[in-house]
Amino acid sequence: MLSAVKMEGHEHPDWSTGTGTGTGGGYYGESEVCALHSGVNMNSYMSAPAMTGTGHMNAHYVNQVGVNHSSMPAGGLCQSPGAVVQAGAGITSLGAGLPPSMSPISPPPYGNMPVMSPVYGQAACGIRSREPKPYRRSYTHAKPPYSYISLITMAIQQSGSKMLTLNEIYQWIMDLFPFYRQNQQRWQNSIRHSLSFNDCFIKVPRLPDKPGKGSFWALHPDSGNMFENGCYLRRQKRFKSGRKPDTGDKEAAGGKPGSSEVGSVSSTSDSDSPHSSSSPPPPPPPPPAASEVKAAGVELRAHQADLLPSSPVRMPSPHLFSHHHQHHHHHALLLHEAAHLKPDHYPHHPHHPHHPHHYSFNHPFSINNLMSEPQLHKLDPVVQYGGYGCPVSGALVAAKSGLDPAHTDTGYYRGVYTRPIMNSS
DNA sequence: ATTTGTTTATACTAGG
DNA sequence: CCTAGTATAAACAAAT
Repeated sequence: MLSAVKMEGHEHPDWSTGTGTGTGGGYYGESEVCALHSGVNMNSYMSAPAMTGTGHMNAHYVNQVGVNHSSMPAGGLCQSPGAVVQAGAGITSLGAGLPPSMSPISPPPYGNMPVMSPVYGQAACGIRSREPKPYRRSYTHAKPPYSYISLITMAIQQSGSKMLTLNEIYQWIMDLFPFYRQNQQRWQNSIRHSLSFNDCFIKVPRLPDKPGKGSFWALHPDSGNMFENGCYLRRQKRFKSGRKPDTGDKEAAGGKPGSSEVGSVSSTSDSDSPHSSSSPPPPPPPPPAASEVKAAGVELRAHQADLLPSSPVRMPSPHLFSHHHQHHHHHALLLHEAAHLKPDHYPHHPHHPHHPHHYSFNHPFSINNLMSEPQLHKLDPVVQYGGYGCPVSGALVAAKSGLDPAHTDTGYYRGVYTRPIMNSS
């Protein structure tokens, strides 16, 4: 049990692999320190029963994301302070399971903020508590229990526009998870790989107006709830566009050809794709494949404009609003459309044929929970967290109430683990 | 030159 | 054991 959390077991305990950017520095220890001073986040979810010796991520991870929000990406968090708070709150729908983790994350617009991670580097503390004190098990930088795919998905979903540039994805991750402030080259390469390799991510071209590097990345409309089942570490099935959605641009475009064959998972297509394939929805079909995407891209500009600036674009989570459109945003349509993803493919619980949202069950870590509503309004932050029996909640709450976006994070795992869901049986 | 994207290859883990 | 999903590394191409 428990192994759940770590999927990459092989990773070396120490990151310094040197590969890259060096960065090299110590890792864990430093962070801890930080945590210390921050004090707030000490919670951690404890879950790792078994924390593997190696303890990479499983351990309790406390994300102090915002730790130094002050210095943080100012842009993001600061800009919408309120947002931050709300985020947490937003989740209400689910019951709050909201893993604190994301709550804070609402920073939408990560534009390009300087990525400095002040605190981090400062390992100045020098204290490395190698010994976990009873109370403080803050492995601040413990690796979050989410797979890269999950992280990317979360990042995208939490953005107002539902699409982010590569760099924004990087930033989001780093802002939220201190762990990723290190060895950037390593994980960023993986992120890029994930984006390209997985059909669930589609590239949306940038408009001419907005120059910049790279395209925007969005979620394939039908990939939607890959993690709804609650498993962030590993999806049950990889989303395969199977090129159905659109004309298959993706592949055609040279995007990810090979991948398609991956497993020929029939699940998605045949059994699942409920609507996608068969339902000939309205005009803007979900499957925005490349071509669509492009179109979308075009439209995007609208969004882009909005988004970037952290405009009010607040769209509820995709699933949430899936059917009815919201009033605002005339712009982001395509994507949302895309968004109207439905959750069904993966898991075996095909019930809810039509109800898009809601998986039959919601897992605390379910992405839904995590980001149910990114930036909506509402702030009742504090509240709900305790849901899952997280010991931590108190802290969180406090934090949140205090408005520290930064600290709100608390640990992700509170006992819950990621993949259990299905295996449980 | 650096960043962004693709692709290939390898290793490891979870599950069947 | 085999398959699938993921993590990483690396070589390269393409775009800025």
